[in-house]
Amino acid sequence: MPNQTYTISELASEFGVTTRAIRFYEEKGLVQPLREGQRRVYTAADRVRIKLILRGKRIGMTLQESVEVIDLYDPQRNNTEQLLSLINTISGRQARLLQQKDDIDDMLTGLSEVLGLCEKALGKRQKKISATPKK
Amino acid sequence: MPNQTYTISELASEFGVTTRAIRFYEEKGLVQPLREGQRRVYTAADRVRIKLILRGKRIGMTLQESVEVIDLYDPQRNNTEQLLSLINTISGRQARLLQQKDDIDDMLTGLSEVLGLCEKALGKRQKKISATPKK
DNA sequence: CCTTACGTTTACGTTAACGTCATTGTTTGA
DNA sequence: TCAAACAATGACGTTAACGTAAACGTAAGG
Repeated sequence: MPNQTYTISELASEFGVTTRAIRFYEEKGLVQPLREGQRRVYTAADRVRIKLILRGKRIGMTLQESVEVIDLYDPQRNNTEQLLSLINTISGRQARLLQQKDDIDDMLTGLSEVLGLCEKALGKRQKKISATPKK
Repeated sequence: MPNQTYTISELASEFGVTTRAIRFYEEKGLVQPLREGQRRVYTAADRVRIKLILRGKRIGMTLQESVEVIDLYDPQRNNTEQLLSLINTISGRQARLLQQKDDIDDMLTGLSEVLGLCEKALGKRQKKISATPKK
């Protein structure tokens, strides 16, 4: 059954956000759920959009930026000029993402080093105690 | 000469931020430059802190989070409990960073696919024109 | 029938991270 | 010497992304 739908609180709890946040996304035009009377009804496509928006958030993108990236996926482009512009947009975005990966790798390296020092310090202490206390 | 210092505008232009932003970081206690009379004088260490703060920003961290991560580097921990707590903090942060890397990789994959489609579409057009316009 | 749970709209509040003046030094090169 | 450039302080303004509260509708179950 590919026609599954979701209530707002289902999506909220699935993604660990509040219903307020999801309604806010609608206010900003990021999603347009159907209605069943007053109630909002979210399709699988809506759910994916929200998921992508939250993915963007995790890496520090604004809601608008997330939408821009999402919109890159649908092929509303025709002429050459638009295609070239799209390619530029994508290339720029890719460059930023690669920079972010570098930043993350640097930070991970640093944290690993600190972690190593911690364990070394703990190791010495373990030796002094000379036995691991059970439970 | 390892004792180089910097003015606020030097750092601002080096990092592509405003002097206001750097003063704001000071307001928030993120850096504490020396003074030469009224003028702020930044040491190499200050410069590094700012650099790390901006690195954090690029991957979506708040200023406070960046400071927390930076503070993980200096070894102000002594007893076992603190070390264990520090290890937990670091592990949690590492997990988040790895999640971010996954998010970025997913997005990069998607963008590459779109890029492929673009070039394919352009390729067809090139064939119609049957020649690449020079310059 | 009444409570409980879930949903809606409206509207004001909040936090982070600066932007944007306005005003007032200080220094320096023509 | 004096305008131009750089710096400092103070204060109010702004934007994003929701939080929070009030007031109301509706549907199910005991």
